[in-house]
Amino acid sequence: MKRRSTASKEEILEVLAASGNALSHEMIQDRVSSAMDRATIYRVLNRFCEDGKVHKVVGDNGKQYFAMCANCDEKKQLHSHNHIHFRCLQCGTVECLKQALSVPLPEGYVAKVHNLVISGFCKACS
Amino acid sequence: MKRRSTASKEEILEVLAASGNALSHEMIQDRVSSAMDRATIYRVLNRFCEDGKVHKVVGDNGKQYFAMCANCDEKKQLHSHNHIHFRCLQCGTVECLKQALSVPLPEGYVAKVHNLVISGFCKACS
DNA sequence: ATTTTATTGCGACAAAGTTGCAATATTACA
DNA sequence: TGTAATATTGCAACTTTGTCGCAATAAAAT
Repeated sequence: MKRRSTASKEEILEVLAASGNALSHEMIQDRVSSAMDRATIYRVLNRFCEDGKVHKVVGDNGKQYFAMCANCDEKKQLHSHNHIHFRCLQCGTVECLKQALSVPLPEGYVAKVHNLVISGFCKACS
Repeated sequence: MKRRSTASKEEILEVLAASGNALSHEMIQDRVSSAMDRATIYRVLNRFCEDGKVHKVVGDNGKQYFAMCANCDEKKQLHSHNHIHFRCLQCGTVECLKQALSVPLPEGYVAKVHNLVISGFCKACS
């Protein structure tokens, strides 16, 4: 499946780049100029994930957030980005923290996806 | 609101204790003898969380898991249990790993909830 | 210009979790 | 022991999040 360049794709990518944070589907929809279908946004984002352009985190609120963070090695965004995320309970912002985390798993365990989220109050809201 | 002791409550608690792992609503429903309503299970579990008897983790699949783990200081189960969880992509088991994790947050950040989940293949499935 | 096929929008759908309300059961108290 | 107060349950309805099928559209290749 070759990828095609479309307006939707580029706009979503711009929004993610401009934000610098991890954004939910809803946040993206709000920041996009044109009306864009929910399904389309999810499909674009999932394609980005497959291509390693973006990574996904699931918050303790059960929602998916997508980020194109500078800290990530581009080729590692897909699965093994093991840095910590912070979600502010007040303003809703989800940011990628600089610190990575290497967890020594017990013998015989194989890690595929890291989903590390700490929720609380960010600098601006605390 | 005083709590009352009911059959549902006790049975759910037994299931959690017997398992030792973090269980989803569905897993609990399967292991409970009597037919129990979904809403009831969630309400019981949420009450346990409030009372600090149980803690909750949200997986990268967006589902909630509830655990009564031995490693936890009982009074800390509510919010600050900061240990890591492992979810097996094959068998679906979610376990509380022994290791806790103290993350030094940036200046001005306040942590309230730790939701740390690593997914992959457990010892039995890898 | 035409064909191929990736992408979009719409609608429908599934799953997870929550809530309101009436019925039930537990606890307290007379 | 009987009765009142109220916590808990079941049912149904509902919300939210995310996915999927299908027809229409648009990008790329020829």
